[in-house]
Amino acid sequence: MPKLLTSRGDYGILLMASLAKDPDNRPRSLAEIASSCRLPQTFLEQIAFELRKAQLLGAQRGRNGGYRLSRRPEMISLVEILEVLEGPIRTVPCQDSQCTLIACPTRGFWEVLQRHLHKTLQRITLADLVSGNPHQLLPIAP
Amino acid sequence: MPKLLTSRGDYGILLMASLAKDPDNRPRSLAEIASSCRLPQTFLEQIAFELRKAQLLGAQRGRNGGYRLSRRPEMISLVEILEVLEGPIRTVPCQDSQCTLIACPTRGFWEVLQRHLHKTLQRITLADLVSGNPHQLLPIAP
DNA sequence: CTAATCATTACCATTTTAGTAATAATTACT
DNA sequence: AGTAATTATTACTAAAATGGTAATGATTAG
Repeated sequence: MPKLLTSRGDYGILLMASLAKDPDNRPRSLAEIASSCRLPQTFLEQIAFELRKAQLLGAQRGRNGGYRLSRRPEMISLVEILEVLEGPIRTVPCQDSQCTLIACPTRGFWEVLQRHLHKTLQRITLADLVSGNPHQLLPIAP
Repeated sequence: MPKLLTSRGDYGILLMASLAKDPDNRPRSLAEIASSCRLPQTFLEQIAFELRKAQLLGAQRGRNGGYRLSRRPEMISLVEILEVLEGPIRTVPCQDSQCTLIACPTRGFWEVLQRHLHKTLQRITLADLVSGNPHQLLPIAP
């Protein structure tokens, strides 16, 4: 089965969560983060660039520059990060309700699942992630 | 965002649901199904072949042959079909719990989401699909 | 015997993914 | 002023996944 999360989103969340850990929200360089999270730096640069264009990150160039969060971690949801890096949340290949693709009897099912997924990812914020107990926010209790 | 469902799974579900509609469960040829569902026949042949190898379908070769369900529709869940055609249900790129990939603070979240998805897809059967009211089985009421 | 049907493998074009590389622009520090 | 650190931006690429097609073989009903 195709996966929901690719490395772009994965790395992006790691980057954002890493920044969210600093309560002072001072700019941190990608070199440092890439090294500490063991991520490929040039790839991370592309990701950070997109997150900044989407105004989830602010950047400071030059010496002692870096990236920082544009908002407080409580105000940044997972769905925002993922939609920037991976496009719209979707379970099915095609959104067009006219499209003959997507097994007709299950279309409604996939659509509701998609909305459910979107809501869940919207509810979880960076603050939840760094707080260390994201389990309380899961879609259904284990 | 990458999608959960690709055309293989999509077509496979259509094929199975189409077969499930016949209460007598007589063999039906792929030529007929591909034509009525407007699917590419040779591609559907590959899909049916895999479903037969997985013993979800039985085949009868030669004139008047075709495929039929191996079990009653109530006994075939969506997750079985999808796992045959798209591999294991997963939300993340890597299952290895040692892997440094997968944003660490969200790992638990993705894993629970994955189990939830698996359970949901397990609960829904072909019989539910052809009954025409699959909405009652959705993960969360709309 | 022959047409219909599944069985099996090989192949292929396009898209997506996961990066690398190169270069430019900006800024802090000396 | 010079230079090293840092983001900005675009171009490129190798590998894998996706969505098929093509070719050929095996089986069976009529």
